[in-house]
Amino acid sequence: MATIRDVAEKADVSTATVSAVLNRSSYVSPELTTRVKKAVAELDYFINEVARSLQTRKTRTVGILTPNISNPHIANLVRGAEERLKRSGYSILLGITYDLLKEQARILSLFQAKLVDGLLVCSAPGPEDDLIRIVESKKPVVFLARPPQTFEADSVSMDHLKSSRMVMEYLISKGHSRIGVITVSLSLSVGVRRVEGWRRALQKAGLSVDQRYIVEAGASAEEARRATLQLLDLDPRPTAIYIGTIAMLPGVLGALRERNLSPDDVQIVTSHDSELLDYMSPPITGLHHSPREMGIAAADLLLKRIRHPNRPFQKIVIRPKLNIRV
Amino acid sequence: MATIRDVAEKADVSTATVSAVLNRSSYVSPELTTRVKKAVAELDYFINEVARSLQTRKTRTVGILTPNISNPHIANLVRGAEERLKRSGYSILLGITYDLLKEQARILSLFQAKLVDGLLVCSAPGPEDDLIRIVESKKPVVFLARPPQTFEADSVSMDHLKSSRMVMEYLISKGHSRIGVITVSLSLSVGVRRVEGWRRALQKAGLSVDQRYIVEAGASAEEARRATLQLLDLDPRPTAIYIGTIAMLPGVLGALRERNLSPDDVQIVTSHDSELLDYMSPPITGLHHSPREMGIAAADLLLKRIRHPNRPFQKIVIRPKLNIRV
DNA sequence: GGCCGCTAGTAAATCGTTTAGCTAATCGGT
DNA sequence: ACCGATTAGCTAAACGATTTACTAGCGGCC
Repeated sequence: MATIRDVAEKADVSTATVSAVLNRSSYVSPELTTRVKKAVAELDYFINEVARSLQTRKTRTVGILTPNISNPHIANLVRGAEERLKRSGYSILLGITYDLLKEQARILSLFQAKLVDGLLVCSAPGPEDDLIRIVESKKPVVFLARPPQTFEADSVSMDHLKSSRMVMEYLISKGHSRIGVITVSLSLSVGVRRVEGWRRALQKAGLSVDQRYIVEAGASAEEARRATLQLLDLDPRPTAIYIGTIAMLPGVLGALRERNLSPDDVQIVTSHDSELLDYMSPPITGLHHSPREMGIAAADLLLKRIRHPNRPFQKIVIRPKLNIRV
Repeated sequence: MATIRDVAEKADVSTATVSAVLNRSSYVSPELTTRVKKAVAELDYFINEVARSLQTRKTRTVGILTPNISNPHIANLVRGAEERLKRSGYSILLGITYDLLKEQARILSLFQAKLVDGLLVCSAPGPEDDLIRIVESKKPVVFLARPPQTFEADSVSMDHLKSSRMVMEYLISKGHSRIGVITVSLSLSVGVRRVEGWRRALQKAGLSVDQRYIVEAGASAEEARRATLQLLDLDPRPTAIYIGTIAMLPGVLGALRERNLSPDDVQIVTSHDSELLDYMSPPITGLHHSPREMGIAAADLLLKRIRHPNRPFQKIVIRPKLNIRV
């Protein structure tokens, strides 16, 4: 593998000159420039970014930490972020936590050791100590989808209180009075807000608030199935269930089927939208809030933070709209 | 940020000793070991992987190149690969091509410059020159889902010929004689095989082979919609359509709806499976072949290649099964 | 003609690790 | 008591870039 020294030797210039040509960082005469370029071509030289990063202390890499890429909602967050970051020349180091705190800690240390220029974090439920430490270390970081509860930081997230209220008001307007909610861990602000919206909407409508109608579940079909069964087996059973991400839907529908029910009997509303919901029967109502655009916004914010380390924190809150399909 | 030298100084040993303690690479007396560990803790020292990589010429990083992470099938390939790679201590650099050759070229150069230890490649349609070059450069690489056509290499992919035949035989057994096929670019072996299976099955059944029933389309809902409309507007119209990835399904169903048709009128079979297909009405039949496990297998193969650069190429072919849902 | 300022290019230090090669100490065997 | 083998730990040289500080050469100005 050719190094910059080989190129310099072949072009009969110094490595500084080669570097200048490669980075257009200072004027080099046309004569030497062509000699350098010729040598580069002949040697099939390509820069060693690792060496470059060691010297410049910049890796042009951003770490993205997410719970689970196979959740389409998360995948689209990543996609949006990638689109924006690539435009500014950043690559992506991907870390998947599966919502495990230990994994999260490992990945955060790894990102730090690999000198990422910034982080996009969709954190795991649990204590936020590891997260606080990143912010304190002044490493640029933007929290995505799951903003921290216990400290200030840049973040892009949905207005979960409002979302929850929209969903509930819609369901209540359709005559439902016993509404179950399946939520992510209540150790995430997302969960707390969702349940808070649920509670307030019920109270405002003068309906009874039954704690048994709140069930926590992770974003998998299997966990969703168990949570749904738990709700369906209550007496009286809820007539509508407000669930989390689309990835849970097969589990929810499976549970209904197991109890010989359908979404016609127990109305389902999801927190994430999908075109496919249009083609279910009955179609299923969902909250629409483009995860791709959230990813873009988060990446944007991160780039700003990287360029201006001392700007005040900014929290971007996305207003979802309810995609009513019934 | 503390360096190994700071640690050495604080523990009053040489950097070589610190390195030995950190990497357990040679015996260090308990006395010095504890002194080093204490210094590490006090200084909040963490290793600089960039410097380490420069020296060792290993980055413990694998580049994954994929067309589009928001396609659940691809996302699960990545997920499987990630699970396996992390177990062996590798991180993931993610590059998304959106099936653009130019992007693919850019990302491959980037991966090379960043000294990834290996690559997992799900290539874009088009000439394979850039791909050949990687293999020739002896950089460990495994092709995933889309094996190369014009040269030998490690790969993990589905048996598309067989898959196609299974789908077709099923549809023919259900009485269909005019079967449309929406395929990925025919510049990918995947596409060629799929159409070949389609053709052979028709011929074997003594049915007519109408080229107009073949339409190429990318893996997006919108492209799928156009392709489906094109098929539906043929005279006579096909009574069944064999489509690609799940991501296309909303487009396909949308097109049917636009023509006042439903999957009851024109049967749809997808090349990828999803639990959600169980809950469509009618349920939609799909080919099941766990992308997650394909990802794991590919990562496995890559790790073998990294460890044994000269082993013979291995092509793993996955037999799918048809998840009949009607 | 002497001085100053500017420019193109170079030499060498540096980033933070690993590791080859060395030194000095210890130990066992005869 | 001496020799050779073994070994804990150190010194210093890489790895491959960037960048600072410097030099030589040149032109313009008085």
